[in-house]
Amino acid sequence: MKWICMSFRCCSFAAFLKCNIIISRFGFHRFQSHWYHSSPFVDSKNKRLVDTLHSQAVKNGSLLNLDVCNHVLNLYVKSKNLDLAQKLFDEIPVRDTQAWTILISGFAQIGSFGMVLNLFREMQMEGICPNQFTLSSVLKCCSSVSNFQLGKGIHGWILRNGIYRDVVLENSMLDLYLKCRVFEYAKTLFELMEKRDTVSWNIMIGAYLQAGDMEKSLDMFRSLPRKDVVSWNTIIDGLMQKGYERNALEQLYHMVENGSELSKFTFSIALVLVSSLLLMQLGRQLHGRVVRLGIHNDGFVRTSLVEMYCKCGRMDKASLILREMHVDSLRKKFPKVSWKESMTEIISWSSMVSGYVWNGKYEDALKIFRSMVLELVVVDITSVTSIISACANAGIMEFGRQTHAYVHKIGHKIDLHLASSFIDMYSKCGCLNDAWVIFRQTSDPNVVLWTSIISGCAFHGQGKEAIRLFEQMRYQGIIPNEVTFVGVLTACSHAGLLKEGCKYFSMMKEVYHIEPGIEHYTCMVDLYGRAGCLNEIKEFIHENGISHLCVIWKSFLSSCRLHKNIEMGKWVADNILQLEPSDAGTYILLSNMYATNHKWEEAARVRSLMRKREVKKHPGQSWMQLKDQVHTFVMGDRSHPQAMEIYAYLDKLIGRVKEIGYSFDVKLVMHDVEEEQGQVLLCHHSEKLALAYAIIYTASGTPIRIMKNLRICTDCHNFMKYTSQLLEREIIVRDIHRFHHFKHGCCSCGDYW
DNA sequence: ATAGGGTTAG
Repeated sequence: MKWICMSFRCCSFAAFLKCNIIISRFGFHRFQSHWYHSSPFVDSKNKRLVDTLHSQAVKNGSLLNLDVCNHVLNLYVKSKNLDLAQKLFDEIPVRDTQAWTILISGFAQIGSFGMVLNLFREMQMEGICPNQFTLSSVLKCCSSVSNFQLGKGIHGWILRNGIYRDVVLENSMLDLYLKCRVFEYAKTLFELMEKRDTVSWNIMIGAYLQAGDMEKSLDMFRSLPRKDVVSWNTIIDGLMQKGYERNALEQLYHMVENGSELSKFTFSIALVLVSSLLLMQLGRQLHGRVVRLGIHNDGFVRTSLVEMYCKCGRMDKASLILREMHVDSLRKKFPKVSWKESMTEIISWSSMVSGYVWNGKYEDALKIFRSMVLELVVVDITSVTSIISACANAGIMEFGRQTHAYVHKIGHKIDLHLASSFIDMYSKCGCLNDAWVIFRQTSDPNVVLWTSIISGCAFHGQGKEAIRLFEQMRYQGIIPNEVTFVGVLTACSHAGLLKEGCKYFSMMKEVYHIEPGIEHYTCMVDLYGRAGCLNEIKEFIHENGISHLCVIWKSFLSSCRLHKNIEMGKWVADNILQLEPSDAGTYILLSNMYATNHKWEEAARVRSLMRKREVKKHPGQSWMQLKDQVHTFVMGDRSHPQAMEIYAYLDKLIGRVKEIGYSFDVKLVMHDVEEEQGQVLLCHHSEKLALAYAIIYTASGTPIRIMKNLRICTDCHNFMKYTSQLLEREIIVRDIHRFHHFKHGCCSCGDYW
């Protein structure tokens, strides 16, 4: 074999000196695989050899031969030496379609899309006619940069010339139109296509799902005579994305029954599905299959496995998988782990951090976070972004700040990516001011940067400011995306701006052609709910066909509670419990709603139903960071080393705030405890404990930041308001939905949350 | 085989 390779080298070398006749005579096909996999030219390390060939060719004048030129050009492109290719290309006296195409494809492959578009323009100006190879490279670029105009132009050109009607090219066009959000174009093209293959169908099935036309999409899917893995994956994932988790599961079972092949895509999708439905048994079966198929090394699959075990509360299993992964990448340390691998690893670490947070184990989250930073095989700047987002979600600002300092220390510029994640981190950790500093320091903001500051303002209840920013952004010609609209709508709902919210919701659909997703709908329901338009919510749910979404109903239910509409509340709760019979929050909300309105028997019935169905309550926890320690508090828990002190101080504090007008909101406690006991339960809510601890151990006058995994209760909210007034301290509480800034006895949420 | 290519995932 070695000999063959050697002789091949000589022959091809000769071939380039004496034009390319010898290659074809030598029986090129015999060495096909070598040509691609071990040919010295394809390997970029052999740049020198290619160079030699080039200079030899220049010396003996064979570069005058266009064929040889194209060959050498192709070698440069294959070995990714685009600068050399460009240089040679400029030297070629007469350039044909092939030469242009080779260069264009080279730039397309390394992702220099701007370059491709420029070359294509030049090519047209020189009057050179593109062929299907050229068009396909250019279309790929158009689709990556969403260049609708050019794509449409090419499409028209193809139709006029009518010669390149090839299914692959038309599929690219479909994709392009969908990426540019012109669904109608795609639909028309699909109908006009002479030949459609499975890929075409898959694209359209995915598109209909994304557009929210579930029926049409399912019809198309069912009518497909030959479904491949991608068809199944598309339908399962799409259903899941739109919140039809049960239907997605059903399709997954169909897929297995049909004996379809399962790919790594299937597993990573299926595992996400399993984690949201908390079906650990099925998850373990999938895990087994993954191992048997030997695809457990795939980054995506592993991350989904880690996440699945985290969500199901099996942190031990999750950490085991993470460990295995880490050993693997250490083994791969030489040669250096690739960027993609290191990203994959960090994403898994981050999901582990959020897994601990999700399970209320904040100390462990911090521990794993620390080892993540210490043990990371590769710390490149892109991985820092993931670390920051882990800080943001876990609400551990000190680490985020340290990471910020680290970036400064290594002298890296804060680019748009970093800036956006810092803004997100600071605002999610309760420091909107720091987020603003970063925003102001960043020049040339893009849509992501704008979105992060807009969402930051939204979380903190600064609705008007968020809207002002949004309009300013639009004024500067930046096109908002779906995430931006989530921010804007959240801002409207948290600030009670009903009219504005409706305006932006229709603007999103009509002006920017963005199909609303679950988050957008939830914001709208919140918005109506806050304004007390309960009947409008009913209509809204009906009009938009979103009655299968649990989150929507839950938001509806809290509005019913707030506006004390028990009738509607009961109806809504029934709807939720049909969808999710074991949702603890619903039972608690419903029973509290009865209790608030003195319907003790009804409340008791709900509680006992909850016990009968063995619904487990997610325990309320609060945490705060002091230096580099996270302190966690659970209601009534006395395991903290300073517990005695904390409880004693809390009792004293309660006495003092009572003097300035605070009183217990006993209505929210379970009715079956005596009033005195109820007071005891309330005053030991986790956020109160955290507050007491914070006051004892932090300097007076500094703001206090507390994180909570559930929604803050009315009584604690009240308590925080009075305490902020009494001690003249700013108290910032992040609950599951938003921030509450308590200052001088008021809260930024305006008592609606 | 001197030029290219489409759909699905965190």
